[in-house]
Amino acid sequence: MLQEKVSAVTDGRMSRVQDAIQPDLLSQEPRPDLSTAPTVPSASEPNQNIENIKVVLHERELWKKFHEAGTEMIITKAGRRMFPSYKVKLTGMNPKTKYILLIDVVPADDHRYKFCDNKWMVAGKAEPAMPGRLYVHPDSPAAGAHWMRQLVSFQKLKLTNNHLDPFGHIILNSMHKYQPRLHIVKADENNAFGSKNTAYCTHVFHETAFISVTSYQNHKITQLKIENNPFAKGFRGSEEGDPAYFKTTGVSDKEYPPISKNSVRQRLISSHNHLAGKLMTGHPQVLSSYQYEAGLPLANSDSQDPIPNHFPPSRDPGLLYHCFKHRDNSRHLELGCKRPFLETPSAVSEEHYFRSAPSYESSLLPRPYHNEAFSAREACMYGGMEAESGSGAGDVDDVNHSPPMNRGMWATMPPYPRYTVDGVAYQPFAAHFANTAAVTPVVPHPASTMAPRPQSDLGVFNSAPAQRGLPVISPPPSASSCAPATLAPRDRSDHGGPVPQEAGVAAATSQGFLSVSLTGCHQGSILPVPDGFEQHRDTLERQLMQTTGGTGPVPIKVSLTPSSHLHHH
DNA sequence: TCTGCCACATA
DNA sequence: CTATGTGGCAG
Repeated sequence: MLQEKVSAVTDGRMSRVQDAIQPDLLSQEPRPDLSTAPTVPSASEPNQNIENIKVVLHERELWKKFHEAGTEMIITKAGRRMFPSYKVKLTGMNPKTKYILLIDVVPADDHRYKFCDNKWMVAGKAEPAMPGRLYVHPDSPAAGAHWMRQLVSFQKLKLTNNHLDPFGHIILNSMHKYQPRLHIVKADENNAFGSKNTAYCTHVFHETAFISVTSYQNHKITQLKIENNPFAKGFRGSEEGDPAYFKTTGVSDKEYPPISKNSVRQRLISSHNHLAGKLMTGHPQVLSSYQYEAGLPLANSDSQDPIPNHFPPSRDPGLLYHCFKHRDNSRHLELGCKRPFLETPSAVSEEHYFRSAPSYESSLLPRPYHNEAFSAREACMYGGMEAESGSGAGDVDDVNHSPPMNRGMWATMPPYPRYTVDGVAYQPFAAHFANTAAVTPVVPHPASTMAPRPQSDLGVFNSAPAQRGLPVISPPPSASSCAPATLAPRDRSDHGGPVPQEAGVAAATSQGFLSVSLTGCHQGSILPVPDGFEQHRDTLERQLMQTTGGTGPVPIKVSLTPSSHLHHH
């Protein structure tokens, strides 16, 4: 039953300030040094608990530039990658322990936005949260040594606005603000799920928050993308600094107004990141498993700069770290793995894919979408076999650790409340391929599935005042917090599910836990986690069974390299 | 608002 | 070469 929890974890560990900001962020070339060893002598250190893992956001400077302007990420029906890409450098892991790394993208608040007058404004209440999906890094599970060896890239993660997306991409609503989160789940064989020490940590970099759009709203963001994303080179002006005219493709050949020039310039100017590093205010705290912290509004001072959009530099972005140790309560399913993939009628998938704005309810139902028709390409998504290459960038990665907290995100926006995400359930998504890990939600709290404000029960971790009265606990300033895995009191108390078997992992999400059972290995993919697990449990189990297919452990990943991006070719 | 197509880019 | 990631623009 329970064991101790890691409670309090948060000490300052990640709270250090980091500020070293280099003026030139643009520099992006890959460099070799990424793989440098972790700081110090820690090698010998006994503390290799999950809560001691340090996560540094790669290209934080670039993220900050976007953040200051109000990051926007395009979402399309087919799925669009994020830019900047989410890449991190890890240290402090036990080299021999296996971990699963995954990302989820949760609502940052419960507003709907509109871009008016060159600014983002709140335009109503958010749509019900979409069922959440998880993107599991293709190399998962892998030993700590593997993850620490080089940058870990999540660049293949794709965002979609298709509520019925059959590919396993992360589904989002347009014009809403989101916060990506990284979860590190211990997957050692010895920590099988039901065993006692399964633990996970959640890290949140505020500067990675963004507003989803179907087409860019803020011109400044467009320019930043063009200037920094290698795939958008075709839109860059011919020369560097000068004529910032952009090529136009296709049909009309027009040139762009000088405005772009200004933007560019400004961008350069923005070097004013001030670091004031300071703040570390926060100590991470422990939360119940459901809490989540979202970004807050910063002071809004609005800036008045030549460019309207310019946002006051936010303070440092913080990193939120959340960790749990979890023990038995989780339930877990066994997978029987046998088939390589599910056989859902393809028709279903197509239907989903093509249908337009579906209600997402259907997605709540655990239903395997897979159809064999998926091409290898999709397979890769799940399978994650491809190596990722680094796109962009590159600069060296940041070296420092823990970011201080920050809360401000887009100043121009109205304050955000810290929104609890609990209501969002993870959408069960059957992976098409067996090799993916199966995720089982483990404790789900009866969260409402979509509830806009579900927080009812959980405490929220937030930092800012909650707007709506969300229960908030304190907001940790930055970075990280850990929580005991044990579930919060209210969590589901009863779950006791089956026990795990192989490597089980639990990841916490806003809603609750996810238990990931990996049989063998799985490759990157997006896994759904259901929300009211209890309610859907049977279905999920079935789904998982199918998903993992049966035959046992899946072959190990084919290509690994999470970091292929590191190497420069 | 969103989608499909385009030229141009990476890999 | 192929496959695929970009933003612009027309619709």
